[in-house]
Amino acid sequence: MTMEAGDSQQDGSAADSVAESDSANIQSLSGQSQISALAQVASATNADESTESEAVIDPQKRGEILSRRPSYRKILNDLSSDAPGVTKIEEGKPEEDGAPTGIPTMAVPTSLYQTSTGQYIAIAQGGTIQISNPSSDGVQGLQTLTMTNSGAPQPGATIVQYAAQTSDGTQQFFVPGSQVVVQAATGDMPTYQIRTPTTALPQGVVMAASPGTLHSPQQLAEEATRKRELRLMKNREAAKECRRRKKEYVKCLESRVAMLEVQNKKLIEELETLKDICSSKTD
DNA sequence: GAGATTAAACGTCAAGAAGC
DNA sequence: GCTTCTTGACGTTTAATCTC
Repeated sequence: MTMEAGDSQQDGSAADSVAESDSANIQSLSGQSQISALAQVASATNADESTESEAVIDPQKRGEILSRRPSYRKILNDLSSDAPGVTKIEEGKPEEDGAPTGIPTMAVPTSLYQTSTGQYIAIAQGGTIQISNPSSDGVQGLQTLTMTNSGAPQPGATIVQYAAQTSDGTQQFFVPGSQVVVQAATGDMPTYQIRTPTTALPQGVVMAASPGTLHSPQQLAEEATRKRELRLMKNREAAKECRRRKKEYVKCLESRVAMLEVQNKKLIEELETLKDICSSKTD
């Protein structure tokens, strides 16, 4: 993907026009152009940095223009160092305090397994088990269980043994340490418990070996699928986070626009006052 | 009320940036 | 050089609003 020249780099005259417009006009702009317009205001003090966006023939210059701009976080943090009024985008900061908590402590899973019902079980370092339900929203469907009594990790023993359904209507996921994660089958909200299995593996058990021990084509395919699902899950969360940052970025730019407009108004008034004083003196 | 329109949010892909 | 992160682009879904 290459970003269009007009998206990332605008000329100074455009910044002028934005500065003259009111915030309603800015809000009427759509999507990327809105951000671009706001970004022009944000960089209005450095308006000389991009004055040629049209008819760029020099390949090197064109390449520079087409290159991706820094991330929202970086832009805003740079901005915040210049302008005290601009708030920084913090790492992993939720949009607001009351915002959905999203994924609680979304640790990078070391092993990801899929059950026959489509759920994903991610075992992260430290014994955290995350169970996500793809049928619902990725955030809401993700649950975390922490094994408090799993003891010392067993080297190379990351094996999940999955029983499709037990006689008492629950699902069991067998995890290292001779324990099982039991999912209750009733109710809208599934509940999970860590239990010590009372019986041997029930019939219909599917065993998923840990990565690194896969050899057969089928296992390789499963591993590829697993990796893909993990990548998609990560990217899903990354996209959400990116959108959150983008919204925050736009908000900050909008407040900066408002601030600069007030400042501009004051300066114009001041100029008019000085003009009046000068003209009255000359008369 | 039914269909059209619009905006927002989402998931995915792809490509560049950044980190190692 | 490889992996991971970041983000624009695109298509889809959903809810709200408008028009008839």
